[in-house]
Amino acid sequence: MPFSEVSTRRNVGAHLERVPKATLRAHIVERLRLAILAGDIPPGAPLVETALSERFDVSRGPLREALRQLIEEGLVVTVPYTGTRVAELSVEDVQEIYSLRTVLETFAFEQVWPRRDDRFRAELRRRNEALIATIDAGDDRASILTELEFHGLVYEASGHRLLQRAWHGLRGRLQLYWAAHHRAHGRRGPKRDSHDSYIKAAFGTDFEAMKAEIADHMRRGMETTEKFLRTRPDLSGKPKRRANS
Amino acid sequence: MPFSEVSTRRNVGAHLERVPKATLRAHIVERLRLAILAGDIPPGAPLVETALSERFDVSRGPLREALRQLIEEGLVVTVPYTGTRVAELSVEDVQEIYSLRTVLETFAFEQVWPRRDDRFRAELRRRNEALIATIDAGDDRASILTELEFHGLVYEASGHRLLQRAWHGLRGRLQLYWAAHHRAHGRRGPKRDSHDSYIKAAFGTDFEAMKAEIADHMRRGMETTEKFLRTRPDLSGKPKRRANS
DNA sequence: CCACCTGACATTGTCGACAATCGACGATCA
DNA sequence: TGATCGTCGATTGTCGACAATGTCAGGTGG
Repeated sequence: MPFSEVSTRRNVGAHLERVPKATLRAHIVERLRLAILAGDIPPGAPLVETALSERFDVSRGPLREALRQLIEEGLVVTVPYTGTRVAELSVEDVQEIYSLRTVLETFAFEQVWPRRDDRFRAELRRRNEALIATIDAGDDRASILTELEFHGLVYEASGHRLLQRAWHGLRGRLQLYWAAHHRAHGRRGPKRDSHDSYIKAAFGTDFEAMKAEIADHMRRGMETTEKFLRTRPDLSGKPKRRANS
Repeated sequence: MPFSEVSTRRNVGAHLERVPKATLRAHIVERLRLAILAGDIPPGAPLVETALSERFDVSRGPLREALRQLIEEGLVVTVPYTGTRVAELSVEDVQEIYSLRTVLETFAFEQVWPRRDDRFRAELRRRNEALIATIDAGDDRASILTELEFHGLVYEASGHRLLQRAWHGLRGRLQLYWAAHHRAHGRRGPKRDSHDSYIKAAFGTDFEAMKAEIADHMRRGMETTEKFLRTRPDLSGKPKRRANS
């Protein structure tokens, strides 16, 4: 049994950087996810396997597996024997994203807070400056990504892998939404000073103030979101069919 | 384009119950997940595609897609071109599960609490009685499932789909752990009175008390878990290779 | 004009075979 | 003896063809 229960082999090449050969599937997942999150393939658009397999120049096998993964990430929905589409977010979905995100981000801060981690704080400042630079450059799409990277730092610093995993799920859905927002409204990235009080609280000593700041930040995001989605009744309240097991 | 953007078709059979034909993939996912969660295939055991496809009498195509889904659920890990195994939980993993679960379950209660939902409370009592009945019957394996169903009620009642999704992810990993626990230690299901104070708090009016009760419940679970896992150093601290994208 | 039936077609689901890669064992040489 | 290299088998990755299913358009009868 070559794929033995416990490997006894000497790890001869361990000092070398392990560069596992990339699989087509992994490549497709990245490219397809990017295309969806960038808005190249908008929410609700059909994802026909044969068309995609031709577009990415692979057979349907790896492509289907890539789709499975994106389904699990919530970026794609499918109905057996019928079709696959880019997921659409309803108002309720976005409300859920922000409410859950409030809880998770508060928890993440709770993990980082007692450590008084200076490297974390420095990096937080650095990312905020990077965000401001991107906003000043006028690149809305990049601003959204930089904004999410800013918030992502807290989850990274928490060292909580399951929490990071949950954040990634939320982040993907948020990108999906912001991409649609951007396409519909044009320039509407985050504001230049939107994190000033957030940062201030993060450097303070009052954890309750930090909690309030997170909640407020989320509330603002949710309000913007709802205002946008209510102008598009086609995206709200639709009971989307989720058929994967 | 038959798979049109917006269907204009009259929904002729809408009054009939839609029973979409089950796919093999969905069937395999269920069976394989059950086999893993029940402990029939223990953590760390190799999942060879050809062997499984023969066992379940399907080709490797649907089987691989099923595996992808279980990978995304965190029940299975894989290394490209090398092999697939049932996931193993380290002490750190279990700590993360319980800490995150504390946060999520508190949040879930926060959603249900203001509603003073009598149906919810009645169902909570009912499930607790079901749990006690299962414990009295001496069926440890069923007790674990019933215990998880008891806690699952809060997530269901919250009406928060994203939260329920997160709970399912945690629940799967918990089942994975408890199955291993059961296999190693035998009879060790939940105690008969383990939810008495939990229920009491849920019927009270003091939300802080409820929060404390949840935290305490999780703390007890985590302690039991750690005690068990520390007797099995083979399961702890191992940096498991997670290779999916 | 509306409800229903029927057939064709688009799309996804499944299969079997072949290719690529990895890990283990044994041969070889210092 | 010990390390290095080549070879081989096991396993996963990929492909193309065929089958199953759902949807839509048109026709038919009331």
